[in-house]
Amino acid sequence: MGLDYLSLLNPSQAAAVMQIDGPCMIIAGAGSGKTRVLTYRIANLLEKNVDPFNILALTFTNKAAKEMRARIEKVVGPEAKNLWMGTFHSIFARILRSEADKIGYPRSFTIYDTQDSKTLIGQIVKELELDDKLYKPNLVLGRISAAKNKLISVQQYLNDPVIKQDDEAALRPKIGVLYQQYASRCFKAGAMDFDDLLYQTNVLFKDHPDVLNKYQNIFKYVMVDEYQDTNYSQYLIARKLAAKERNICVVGDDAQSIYAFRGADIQNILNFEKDYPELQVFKLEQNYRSTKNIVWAANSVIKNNQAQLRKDVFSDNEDGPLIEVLKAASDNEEGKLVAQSIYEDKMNHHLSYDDFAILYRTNAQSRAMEESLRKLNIKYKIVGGLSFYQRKEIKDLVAYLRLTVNPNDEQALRRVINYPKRGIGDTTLAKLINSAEESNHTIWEVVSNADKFLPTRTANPIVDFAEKIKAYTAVAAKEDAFEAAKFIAKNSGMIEELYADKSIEGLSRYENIQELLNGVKAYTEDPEREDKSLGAFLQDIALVTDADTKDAQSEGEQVTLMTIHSAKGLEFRNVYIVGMEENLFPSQMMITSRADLEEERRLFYVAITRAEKKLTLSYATSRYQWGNLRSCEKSRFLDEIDPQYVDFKFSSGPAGSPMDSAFGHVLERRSNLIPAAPRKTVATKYVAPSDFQPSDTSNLQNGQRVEHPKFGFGQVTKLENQNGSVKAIIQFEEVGEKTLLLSFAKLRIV
DNA sequence: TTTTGTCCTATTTTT
DNA sequence: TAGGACAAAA
Repeated sequence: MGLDYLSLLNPSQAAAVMQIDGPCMIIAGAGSGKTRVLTYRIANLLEKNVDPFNILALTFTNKAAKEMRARIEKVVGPEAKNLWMGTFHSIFARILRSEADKIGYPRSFTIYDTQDSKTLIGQIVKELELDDKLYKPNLVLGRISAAKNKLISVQQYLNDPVIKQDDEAALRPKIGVLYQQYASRCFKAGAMDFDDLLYQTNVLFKDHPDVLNKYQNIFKYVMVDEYQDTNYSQYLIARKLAAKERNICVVGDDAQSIYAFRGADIQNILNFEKDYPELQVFKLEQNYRSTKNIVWAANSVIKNNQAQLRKDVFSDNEDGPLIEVLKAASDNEEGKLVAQSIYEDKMNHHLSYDDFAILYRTNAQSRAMEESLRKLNIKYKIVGGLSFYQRKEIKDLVAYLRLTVNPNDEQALRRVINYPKRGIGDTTLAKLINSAEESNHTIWEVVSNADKFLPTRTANPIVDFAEKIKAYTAVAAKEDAFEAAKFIAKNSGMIEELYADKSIEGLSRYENIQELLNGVKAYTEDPEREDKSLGAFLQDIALVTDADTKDAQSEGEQVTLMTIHSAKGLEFRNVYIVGMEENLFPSQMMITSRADLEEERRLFYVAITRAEKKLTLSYATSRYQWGNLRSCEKSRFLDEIDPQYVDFKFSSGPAGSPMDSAFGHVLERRSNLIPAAPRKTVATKYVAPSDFQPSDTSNLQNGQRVEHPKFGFGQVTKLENQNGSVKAIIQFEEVGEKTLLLSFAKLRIV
């Protein structure tokens, strides 16, 4: 053994690694080997005979956790598996699961994703007959989330005069009531949203000192990565856990705090010293990642911020090329220039497409980039966007699984109670909800006893549905997650339904379901997994995001496209930051206050420092925004970079070079070459003859030719008898295939 | 009850 | 532009 790895560290890194007892803060500049320090620090603890079960390391993303665990494993071996390592959300979800009964939640509580939360809020707004223009789910959820992150309870929210004033000033006095309703509905459904995972952990620790004590004894060493991004709720959890041993080590960079909008409080890092006067501080200032030019440029940008800890990031690497700025006439041109530049750079320097990343402020910007990359046959992958678990069919099946584990899960119930179709429409559902509220039962209680609340005719399908779910629950109690999921997918009729759809999308939906089942299988087959139940699986996937899943399926070399936020913690040889325009970056919504603008600037700083060798910035002078062309100004951030590090060769220098107009002209010419979008051809519309008389279709036969007053002539390809009503699938000559209900459709047999 | 078509609005970032 | 919400037709 021995500390041979000390030779791999610079003096300040080594000092941070050797520190063991007592509070410690590591201010780690971008690219300063933060992960390396954390890795060796934990390795060092293990070497000093600290039990891995006593170490808690909290990270911001699952990916970071996974990576760090892998790196530690390389140094210390399989013992690394026993570390408590994960995101705040996943670690405390796990703890809440085992302590759920103490705070009145079921052990298999559901984790509502953001969509569930928004839908629920929308429903409540409707039920309370509030103005849905005023009480937009996004906004309301934002308020509630902010409150929870500051540990403001419903009661406190309702009683706080300042909050009341704020909401009234915003003409939204009912937010408190919505918070109350929302919280109570979640609780009744046995559901927690993302914020609850932290909020309820705080509740648990506050109301149950014995539980807190237990975890204080387990987590003798607490480490928090990306500390600048923690919110008050997380801060308090960390502080409470470390209160006994005071062995807390936080790592962060105030210059990279980019999640204030989500409640992250930069004060947590700035005030850490007040909580722990005996604190030891280590500063990691040498950047190993980037060239001098990139580091200097980044420093010159961040200098414009007022609120920050003093720190001088420097690089001993080569100077490297200057930062290049591309100017384009439109967003499409911008895409073209970037794609060309990538192609040329790859060829000239024998690089792999994996070396390139395109970063943007908003997801919407990816479209133009994608198109251009496709035209040059450049493979790419998008990180973020719609994740696997957000796809319709996946959510449907997951809803069944959720309902199986927790029948009170209201959002899951609403999702699948009529999917596949079983004749339970909105009206019936509304009645169910009504009955539930009037009789003070949960919706599930009403559903499973539907015959007591509704006339038998409408109750029948509901009772059947409830029986199904009960059967699933029984299966899930006996079998592991895979067996249960397989059974449910088949028995619910989902597999059949999707298999019957032979369209391309239908096929991919079917495959997605298979993929999910494969995922469940992999989960249950993991030999190190202790809890293989469906409930455990569901709580696991609720916290998995796209950034975590996509990586595994990346095949071959490809350019990475993502938002700057998701790029945090990553690095690429060549980085393109696109859309450097006012109102886009910095975002329009962030330029009204100094604090917001500084956060945008930190975001820019993060983007710049992702680059190792070469950084290219681009902007367009016009851009399509919700359908129409807008002209844009270049971003103020471009002017904040010290010009000595920038090469404006494709653009006007500060003084305005002749290149500018020439280049602009060329682009304009090129744009003119793009043909105007073809006008939509108006289909020759069929007009029914004035003497149209529908025939009696009760004896309609397969293959018969019919006329429809709107769709024209067609041929019957299929007849389906579905509990009394006959559906006809007719191939029309002009409008294609239609499914018509014979009792409604006016058809003439010809 | 279900399907289709039209209108309307959203575009900041994510565990 | 695109997807979602809602009204109207089937």
